[in-house]
Amino acid sequence: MTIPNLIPSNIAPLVEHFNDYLPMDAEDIAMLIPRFVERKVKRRQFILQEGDVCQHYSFVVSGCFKIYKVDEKGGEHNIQFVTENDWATDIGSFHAEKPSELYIEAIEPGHILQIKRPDLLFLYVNNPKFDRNFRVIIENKFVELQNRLLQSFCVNATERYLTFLEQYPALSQRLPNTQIASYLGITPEFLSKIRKDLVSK
Amino acid sequence: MTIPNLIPSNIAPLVEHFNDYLPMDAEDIAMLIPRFVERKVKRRQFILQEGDVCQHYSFVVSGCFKIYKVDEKGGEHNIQFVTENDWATDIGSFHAEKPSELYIEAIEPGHILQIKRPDLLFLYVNNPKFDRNFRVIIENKFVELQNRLLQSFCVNATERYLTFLEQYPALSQRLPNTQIASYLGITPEFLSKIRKDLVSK
DNA sequence: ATTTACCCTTAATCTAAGTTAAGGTTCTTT
DNA sequence: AAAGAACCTTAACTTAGATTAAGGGTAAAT
Repeated sequence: MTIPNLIPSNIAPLVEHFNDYLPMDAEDIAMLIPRFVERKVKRRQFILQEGDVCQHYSFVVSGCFKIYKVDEKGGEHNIQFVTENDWATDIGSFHAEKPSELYIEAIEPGHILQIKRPDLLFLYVNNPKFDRNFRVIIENKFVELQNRLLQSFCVNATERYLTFLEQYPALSQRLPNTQIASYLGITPEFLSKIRKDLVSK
Repeated sequence: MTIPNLIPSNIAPLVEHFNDYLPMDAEDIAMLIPRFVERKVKRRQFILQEGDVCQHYSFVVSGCFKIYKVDEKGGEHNIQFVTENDWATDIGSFHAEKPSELYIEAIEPGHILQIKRPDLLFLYVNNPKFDRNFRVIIENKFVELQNRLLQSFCVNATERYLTFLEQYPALSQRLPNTQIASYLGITPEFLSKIRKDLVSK
């Protein structure tokens, strides 16, 4: 661990995360520490609700969150799960400062670090490393999202489920099947059928 | 127009594009000019094929391109159309230098400006403005892609078509319905039915 | 000028996934 | 410890959209 021990322990995972992209020196770290706020989140607690402007980029230190949309008929559609060392936000709402169509909700109790828009803009303007880091972070998110779109277009529900198991083996243990079904774009009943058919080869 | 007239006219749209994000001075422009290569593209010509590593970020000066994936059964699925002043690339393949799963093909004859990976990395390392610009470009692309995913999850084919007409009125004139159907994730036959039903209220 | 290739539509049949309903099970909260 | 949620499964029925097939239209290449 290359991080000086003057860093509050609860910020360490975030500093390590940025370090994975571009080495952070003491000055960089000093710049980000006061701008992130720690927050504990209970199970089922929202960090974003439809109609609200998304005010934060939230870095997940622990816990598991779902980002989802509710359709006209009240059905929930998970677009992304966010766990340790990943970011939860509605980028569109955050940057355009427009009401979000999405919910971000804790599936498990957790622990996050949040930065507000003006503070993130401050980092962008005063330290180009943050432009770089977030460029790369968003490039990776873009690729993930594009693969998800390709899957949903090109393969059937059974193959989407198998890909999910392969890609996120830990999540498949951690989440109830109702949430996985919503992520795959199918009903829990149909997922149940797929699982049964898979077991009997 | 704030661009000095020493700029080759064929690069001007690109400089203007960057200017929309962050003002480019003479030095910035001098840095990018030698790194972009102009290329004419015929109808049906590929700028990326499945199995090849995506070597370029391609800025479209004129023309219309489709980015699509071919499924196991040979079906084509358009994931994005790219027209004037937009970028065509497979970000995942480009950055990981891995074979692409996608095709990028000209629907119309066109005219593009291409930059290779080492040249783009040079810009990133030597001028933080490019990290910023591409961060914002990719943020916008991410939002576009996320909206597409939400649409495909939450609404039926008729509403997806209406949204497409609203969002890209010019494209709906410019493209054959077969291409639009592929973008919407339906067959041309079903799009034809939707159009008929819409006309008869 | 005409063939070729692509494009649009209609309609009948087919299928993957949704819906509803019901019973049993396992977490969570009191 | 009990009650209440939430979760998982099975099964019968329904539906959105796919598939197939066929006819006619239009642009473009020889």
